[in-house]
Amino acid sequence: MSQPDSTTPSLTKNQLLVLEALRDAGQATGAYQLLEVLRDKGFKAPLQVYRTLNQLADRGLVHRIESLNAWMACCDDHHHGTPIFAICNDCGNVTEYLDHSLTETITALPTDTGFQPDRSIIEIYGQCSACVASN
Amino acid sequence: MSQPDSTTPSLTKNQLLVLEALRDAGQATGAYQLLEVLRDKGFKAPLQVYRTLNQLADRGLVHRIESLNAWMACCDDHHHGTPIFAICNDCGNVTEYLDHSLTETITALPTDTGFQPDRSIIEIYGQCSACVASN
DNA sequence: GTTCAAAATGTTATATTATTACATTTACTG
DNA sequence: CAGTAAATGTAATAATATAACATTTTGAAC
Repeated sequence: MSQPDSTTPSLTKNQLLVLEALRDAGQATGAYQLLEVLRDKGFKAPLQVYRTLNQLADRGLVHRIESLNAWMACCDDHHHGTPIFAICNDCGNVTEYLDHSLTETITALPTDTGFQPDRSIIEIYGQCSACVASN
Repeated sequence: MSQPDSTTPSLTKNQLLVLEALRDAGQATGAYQLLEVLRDKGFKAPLQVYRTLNQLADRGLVHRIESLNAWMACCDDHHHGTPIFAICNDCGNVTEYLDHSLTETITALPTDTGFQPDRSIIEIYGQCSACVASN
């Protein structure tokens, strides 16, 4: 079990289950929603989900969307930079972007004041192209 | 009551109380913390606080810090742009910045994909200058 | 392979944050 | 001053997250 694999080495059973559930969802998903999905696989308590999500987030395999209290599989399998999320006001769809130069611009800002940035949270609300089109 | 005032016209009694409590706190503060402070003034239930915070946020007088589940008085009395928060990992201090050009850069990003940005959330974690100094 | 320590897991209970529902009062408009 | 929208009061409950503690699994060192 937990066979090493080029993209996600040595994930535990629970980690694989949660990651798969999130990828299947294909969208930002709440911890309790994941719990419901994973009951079939033997999950019984919220903490099982939260613990595993935090482990996966530490590895950069999933991200927490702070403003939604939800979680999403990373678009990029193995990324530790700052993800940027675009969230549609109408359909709720969340899209992850990775933009290195923007990340640098943002974290550079408070540096002027002596603040040493570490990680940042960027969540942009608006209307996705599909919802703009269907107006 | 609720006398018009050049900076904060026609705030209701509850709005004035919550805004004052937040300004007194001088920091990001949770809704239930505010409730405790405001019990003296007659507040009895969480909803009184949440409702008022949302009213004030609609006016741009307070901001919600998503990653902290907390609220802060706006640094600028009457601003509707995108606030940027720098949050210290060590002391918890939160500082608000307003940077118009950065806001434009950020919201411009997903536009390439047809996404129409509306508002955005930017929260930067790191070490504040005071905590860097006292290392 | 046995021992040890670290990490992961299972489980119950509980803490924290936020909203629904509905009755009442206040404030503004015509 | 009647009518309506906004704000308020209050109780109950929903949704999200963690503490505490026992047990098991994993991986490295010997």
